[in-house]
Parts: sequence; structure tokens; C-alpha cells
Amino acid sequence: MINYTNNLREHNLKATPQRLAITDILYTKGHISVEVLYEMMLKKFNSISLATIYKNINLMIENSFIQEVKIPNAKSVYELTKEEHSHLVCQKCNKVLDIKIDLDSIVTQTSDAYHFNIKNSNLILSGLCQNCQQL
Amino acid sequence: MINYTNNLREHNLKATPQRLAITDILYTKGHISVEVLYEMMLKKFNSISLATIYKNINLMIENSFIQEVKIPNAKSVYELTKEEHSHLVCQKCNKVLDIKIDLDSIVTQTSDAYHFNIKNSNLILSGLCQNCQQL
DNA sequence: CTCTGTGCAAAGCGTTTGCAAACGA
DNA sequence: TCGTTTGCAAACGCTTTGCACAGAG
Repeated sequence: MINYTNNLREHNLKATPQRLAITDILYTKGHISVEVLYEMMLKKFNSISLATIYKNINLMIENSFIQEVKIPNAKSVYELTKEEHSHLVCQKCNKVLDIKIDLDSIVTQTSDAYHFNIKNSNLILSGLCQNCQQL
Repeated sequence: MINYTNNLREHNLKATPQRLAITDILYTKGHISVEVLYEMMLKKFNSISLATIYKNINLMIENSFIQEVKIPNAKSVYELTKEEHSHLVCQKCNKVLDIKIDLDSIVTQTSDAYHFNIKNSNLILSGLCQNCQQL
């Protein structure tokens, strides 16, 4: 397991074993729900509390270390903060992929048309992945 | 108040006074949270229960009469089902606007590139509306 | 050494459920 | 009339809080 101490400290988060493990899981899995994260953490810390998971998730969000991804008709997942990107979600197996889509012209046109100062764009495409289409 | 009996029945929903009022509020407001809907309903039905609100919202969603809109960093709102569209949200006053954006080429390209059968696209642009920029 | 983080138990809050009475068709 | 809906109260599940102890810096 890579040492993520510096990654945490860059976001003003003390490096505790629990946080290092959460970070490692996020790097490895990419996207994860609270429930699955808790199950995975239990394997490493047999008496970890859900309260610890929630406290850390909330603190990590506040410090912009991670972000919540709200998915239509599904539970939220969390991911490490990275450059802006969109998501491709399989409605059957719930796999989530990061995809790079250029929304600049859409953002510019919409800003102009509605006199909005657009700060964030959030695109989620949902459907069936290659594997789930065949079942 | 317009009579929405037929709109409800087209979605296999019996026209009760409570449902007609919910429908009217949705037509009028466009987008509404559970909380605000309850407050508005209380003005018309002084003993309406939150359980009734939830039961109706859930049934209306099941019957595709309305849809949930999950907004990043904010509460969900509900809207009447209409043709696919995107949303523009003000992060300050929480106003939600429907916008028409052509995502066809993005959907096609992404489908091809990732071998996904994309069924839904969900785009939310967030920022400051004209009014809130000036404050 | 000091301040923060952890685990536990309890509390909180939004949502759902069960039931009897009221109502729509 | 019959099946559905309503309102109420209780239950539920997820999330947060308070506290004493442990641990990071």
C-alpha cells in the first residue's frame, strides 16, 4: 500500500491509519459508497465505527480531498477530487467510469443565453455497459 | 386552478384533492423540494400528513408522472415528467431552470467509445444567476 | 504535551410502514 | 360497494453528536 500521508496533509488532514486506508481504497476502487467502504474498512480495522467513516468522509469533502457523486436512481458514491470530468454509469452492475467530455462550448453558450456565471458542470450518462448488455 | 384529473389518470393515478393540489403546485412552481411542497400543501389542507406527501411522490415517480432531480450540494427537487432536458441551477438562490441542450453527439460518441448502451443523460450546470451575481 | 481523531452509545432527522377511517370511481 | 387513499403514530435506516480514551504531530 502506497503511503498517502502527503496527499492527506496537502488537504490539512492528519494521516491516521483509518484515513490512509480510506485513501487507499479510493485510489484502488475509484468510486465507492459509504456502505461498501465500511465493509472494506472492517476487514482492516475490526472495530472501526461507522461514525468514524462518516466523520472522515465529511471532513474530506470539506477539505476538498474527495467529492460526492450523486447518481440518478442510485446511491451516492465518493471519489478523490481530480480535474473536472463526467461520469458513465451502468444501471445494472452500478459500475462508474470517469470520462473526459468537453463541455466548454455548452457552458459558454448557456452562460451567455441565461446570463449565468456557471461554475460547475455535472454530466452523468447512464445505461448498460458492454458486459451487462449481453446478459 | 386548472383541473388535472386527466393528467393524473393518464398515469393511472386516482384524482384525489391532495394529488390535484400537488400537481397544481408542480405546474406552477416547476421544481419543488419535499419540504417546500409540504409547507405549501399545509396551507390548503391544514391536517395533511407528511406521509401522504411521501406516498404520493413515490407513487407518482413509479408511474412516471414526476421525476426526481438530484442536485450537487443541494436537496433534491421534483418536477413533472417532460421531454428530456438539462438543468441550470443557481447555487445562491437555488432557482432551477429547465434548459434544452443537444447532447446527441456526446451520447453517440461516448456510446461508441465505451461500448455502452446509453439510455439517459443528466446534465446539471451550476453557478450564479444574473440576480445573485450582483449581490 | 496538546490538540485531534476514534469508537461507542445515544440522539436526530428524513422517510416508510401499519392500521382504521374516509373517500373515489 | 370495493379497492384505494388519507392521517396518525410508530418504526426504520442513515447520519450526526457527545463523550472518554487513544494517538498524531
